[in-house]
Amino acid sequence: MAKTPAKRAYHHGNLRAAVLQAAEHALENGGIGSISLREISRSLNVSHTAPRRHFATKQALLDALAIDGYEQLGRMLSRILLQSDSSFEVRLQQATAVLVRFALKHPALLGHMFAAKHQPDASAELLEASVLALSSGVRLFAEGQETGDVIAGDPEILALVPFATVQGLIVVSNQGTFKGMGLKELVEYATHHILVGLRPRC
Amino acid sequence: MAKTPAKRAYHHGNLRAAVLQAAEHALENGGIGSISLREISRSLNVSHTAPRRHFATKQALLDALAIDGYEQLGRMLSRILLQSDSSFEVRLQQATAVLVRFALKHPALLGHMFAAKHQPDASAELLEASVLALSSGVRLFAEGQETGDVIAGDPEILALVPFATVQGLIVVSNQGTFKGMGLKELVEYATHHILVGLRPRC
DNA sequence: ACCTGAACACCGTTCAAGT
DNA sequence: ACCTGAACACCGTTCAAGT
Repeated sequence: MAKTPAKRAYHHGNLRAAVLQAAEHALENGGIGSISLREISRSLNVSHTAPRRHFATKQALLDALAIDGYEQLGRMLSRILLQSDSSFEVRLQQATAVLVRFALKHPALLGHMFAAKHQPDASAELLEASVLALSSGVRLFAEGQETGDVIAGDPEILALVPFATVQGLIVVSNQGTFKGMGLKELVEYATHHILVGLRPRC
Repeated sequence: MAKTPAKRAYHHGNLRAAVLQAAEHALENGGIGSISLREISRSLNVSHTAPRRHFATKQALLDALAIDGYEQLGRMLSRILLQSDSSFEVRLQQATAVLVRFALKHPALLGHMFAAKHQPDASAELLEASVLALSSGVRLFAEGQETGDVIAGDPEILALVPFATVQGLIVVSNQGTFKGMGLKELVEYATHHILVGLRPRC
């Protein structure tokens, strides 16, 4: 017995992760206003100043939450895009499907991720995380240009068009539906029409 | 002299409008977390419970702020779209230009407008305001179908595609720029490629 | 190093009371 | 009707102190 490593803290093996998880739970259930350091500390049976060691301020916790989200999304996107050897269209649809799945699972977190990036005083770490998350999507478009599926132009900007549309549809749709269409159908519909616009003209 | 109408309140001609204006100022400068009923009241030389007559709760103030934004945006859109007798393309570009101008002028308010609509317990009044704001855009697409500029389909869904893209570009771009391109150029670029996709095929 | 508890200034909301 | 001031429970942040 006596396996407890000395590295582990007093109450938790990883207070940082526990706080982040509790914060996301609060974010998804009651909005960003319902995130309270004191309430999270209470739910973890820890003094209300304990999280201070990991997050110097509440803003630092909110930033870490957004960065965590970008890293999660980026991992999912690159896993799909780098492993698959399917056609450009199929891979683009797989990528948008990943985005949609993430949006349906963590709607409030996704909203917070973008809002956080828009703060005038957003940290460099946060901006870097957001760019990295979409880097595999940019690579997809660069490859699409080589295979003749995408018109010429800066792939970073071209990739922005369908990504922005998906993000916009998520934002515009109400709770994942609009006029009876599910978000998945909406995105497929929009992606199809945009694809036609990005394909070299006949 | 003695012009002061009896209708006017004790301190303000219109406390409601003054509170809304102060709230938007706080929203744009310090984020949604910086909106404080007590601080707003202080800045208006009014007791901290005075706004309660106009906004029963802080959430009511936040909702009113979003509704106000939708009404403002809707007025600007319909003014452009109903008066102009230009071609479909020109009117679509005018409409997106209005959106971009609004986004650059009130970035935090626009973000709040969409976030508010996404709350699980969003009020019916708020949802109604958001639909009404975009109704003239839907009409534009219906007319575009009559003139052969837009493919067949539900105009309400078709109109969503460019609107969502513009909204997404606003969200995705950092402080109105991306890789040196201004938001206006980005939107024109994306609108052009989407337009090609929404035009009946050759 | 990591955590605690008291203290400080602030907040939203409620309520009895004033004009 | 519209506004006030005191009271309540809560919050984020700071700080000296414990192990």
